[in-house]
Amino acid sequence: MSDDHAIASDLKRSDLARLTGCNLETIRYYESVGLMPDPPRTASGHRRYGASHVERLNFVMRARDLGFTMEEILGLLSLVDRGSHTCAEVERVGRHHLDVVRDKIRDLQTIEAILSATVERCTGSDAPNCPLLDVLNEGRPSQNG
Amino acid sequence: MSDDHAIASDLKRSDLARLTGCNLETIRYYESVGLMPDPPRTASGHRRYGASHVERLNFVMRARDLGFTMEEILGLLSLVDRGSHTCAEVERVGRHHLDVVRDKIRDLQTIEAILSATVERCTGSDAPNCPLLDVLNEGRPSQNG
DNA sequence: ATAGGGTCTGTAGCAACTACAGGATCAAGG
DNA sequence: CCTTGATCCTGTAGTTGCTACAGACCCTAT
Repeated sequence: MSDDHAIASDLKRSDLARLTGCNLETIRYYESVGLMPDPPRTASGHRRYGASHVERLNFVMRARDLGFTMEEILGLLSLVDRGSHTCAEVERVGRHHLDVVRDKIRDLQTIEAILSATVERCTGSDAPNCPLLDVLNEGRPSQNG
Repeated sequence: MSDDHAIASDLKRSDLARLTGCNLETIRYYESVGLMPDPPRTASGHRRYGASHVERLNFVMRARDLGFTMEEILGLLSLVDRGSHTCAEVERVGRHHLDVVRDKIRDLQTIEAILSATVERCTGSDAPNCPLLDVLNEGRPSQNG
């Protein structure tokens, strides 16, 4: 890889951003909420990062990609940081998140079904009559059904 | 229906909330962003709603249930309010939202696949070894794959 | 020395609400 | 008529997960 010479130490914030693909400002945000540790500073206060920061940020971003909330990521990290975590503990967090993801999928599939069935009945004409408006006007099922 | 006697006029904000199932504060919020019109007031400044507000709020909530953004709902309402909307215009909004919903489903299904495959390999034991941690540590595919 | 970049901080903005504080008003009972 | 408690009013802050900006500082190269 072309970045092999750029040893992951003594990195500026922009370097960390570039190496991980994370937004520059987001790094500072993650530090402010404890997802990333406060890095050492130069005499003038500039942040300096090392390989451990790259790894940690990659962990955070991968978890974020999988939809984990920051609270869950904090939980995972504190398990790992504790040094005595077990697979069972981590699995519990993962399974809970999986439940949340599946719930969201179900909700969206319900919406998708209603919406696709509705727009399929749309004529696409210049008439004001519209099945989608009918659905939106007909009142909510949970309310006055 | 048991609420037939409660004719939908001269309603207080709490009445509108109760009739629609909408949160009390959310009504005020919808007024502030233009999803709901500013209602008439009593001499002392208390809001008074009528049947048209009930209908409008039901429309908004049904659209919200279907995941439309406020901007999209504003768009739909302004089409309808204009009085000269066409099915084609409404359908366009609906189909665009349908695309968004389907994208979200796909994203979540990708997450679900990775996550379920991973936690299935979890042993649930007291060992620190964990497939989920491995996945989170292995770096992001889009980054250094 | 100076010009230009990069970095620092704090803060505001996004969606889409929700909740609370502190005051005004209303409706009912005595 | 007066009080009491519920409801209503307003403005504002909090939520999640960032992103962006302003204004000051610093660093590097020439």
